[in-house]
Amino acid sequence: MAGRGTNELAVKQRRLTPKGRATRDRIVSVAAELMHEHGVAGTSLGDVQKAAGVGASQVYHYFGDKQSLIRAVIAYHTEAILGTVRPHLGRLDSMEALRAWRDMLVTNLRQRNCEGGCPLGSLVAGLAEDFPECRADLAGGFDQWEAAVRDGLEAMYDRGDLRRKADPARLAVALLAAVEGGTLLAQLHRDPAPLETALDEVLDRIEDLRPRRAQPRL
Amino acid sequence: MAGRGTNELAVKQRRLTPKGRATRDRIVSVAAELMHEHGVAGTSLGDVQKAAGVGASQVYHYFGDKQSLIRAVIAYHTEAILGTVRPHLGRLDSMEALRAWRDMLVTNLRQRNCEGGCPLGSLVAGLAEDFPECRADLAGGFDQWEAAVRDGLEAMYDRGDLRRKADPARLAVALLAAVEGGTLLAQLHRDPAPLETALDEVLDRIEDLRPRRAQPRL
DNA sequence: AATTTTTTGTATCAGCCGCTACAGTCTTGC
DNA sequence: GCAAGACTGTAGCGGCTGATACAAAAAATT
Repeated sequence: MAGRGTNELAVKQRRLTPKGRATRDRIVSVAAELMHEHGVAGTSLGDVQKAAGVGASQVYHYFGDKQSLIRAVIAYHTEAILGTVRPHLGRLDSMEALRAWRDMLVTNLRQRNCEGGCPLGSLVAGLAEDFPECRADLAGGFDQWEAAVRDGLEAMYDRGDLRRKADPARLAVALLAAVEGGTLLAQLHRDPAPLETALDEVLDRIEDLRPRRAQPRL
Repeated sequence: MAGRGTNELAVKQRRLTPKGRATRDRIVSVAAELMHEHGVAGTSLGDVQKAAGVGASQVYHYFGDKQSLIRAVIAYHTEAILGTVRPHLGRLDSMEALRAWRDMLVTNLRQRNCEGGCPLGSLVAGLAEDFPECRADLAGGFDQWEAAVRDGLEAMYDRGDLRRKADPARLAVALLAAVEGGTLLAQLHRDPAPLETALDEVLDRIEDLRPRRAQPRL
């Protein structure tokens, strides 16, 4: 075990200077945007190089190959989404917060003219079958996303805002599926309406799962 | 207008011999399978040629370019899905039929080890932004799918199986989104459970929208 | 100031891709 | 049977892609 000193993760820099980190970050964010707009397969490293204003050697200096860059992009988008699902104040632990979250998702999509779809979801089809490691990364990102949504629903459940028969874990999966499916249909039709409808129907179901009478004050 | 007689749809054959049609169909079905498994970008025309046992010239004889082949593949998958949504007997106009439809979707996905996702949905991300005509084709396919589902729900509504406040059109969109989102999550996790959950939650909502008392016999 | 390391630019390669040209074979219609 | 046209095989082209080699510039470490 102590012998293989030379091959420890080829591309791992011992240290990055501030300038180096800035360049690396710029490559990732530019690649993330391009891949969101044109898909992974539709984004060549040459495109990334031009858009980021770097040479070919930079990309291979900071990332060993295209797959490593893709994984960095997945991490970038995952971080962006998680930073979005936990808004500044609290979590998704009330109907108001859930409705506000819905509005934000719809607004975001509309601002993009429904192009690109979900930054994470639109990468799934192109990567899942031929890049197992990327699929695992994406699955991990969605797991965190789902957990964040589930936490809010469980908080509502524990607080008595949902009936006993409600299952926060299942509702979280249904919500996430509505986001992805609704976004896909919205991207197709260039119209946010399907996303609104899909989310509202699940949210209405959650609302119907509130206790029949307002829960008594403690 | 009468002068341009030569360029009328370059690849349109005056007639296809039985052999020619067989070859053409083989190319489409092979391409459909490959693109479902590896995505559009991950399927080269060379792959299609090898798998179908044809030369390069055949593909360009029956389809002018790759985009035309892709559009034929979209039509192929659309047909397959529509043939699935209207099962032999009736339509999706009862809870039993809806639950059976759900089971079929889950079974289909499981038989494929959750690989490839939805034959139509998995093409969206890779084509929507860079191939407008393909996006339109996909949108058309989804419209027909949605209409088939909506027809069933409207039949239930008209029959009095759903309360007045229920909206079949919105429920159809929510169902389709659950199919697509659930399939995407299932593909990611290599587990049909998310599809089951997403569909069941929407179906439970539909079931909750039945009249409070069983509707009176006519 | 010297030296090591990080960062960047340029030039280039081998391979695959979509696509075409062209010649040959088989089938159809008369 | 015999032209016309539908079908098929091979060979190859230009362009792009991911990836590499190599050396110079910039920065950090000593």
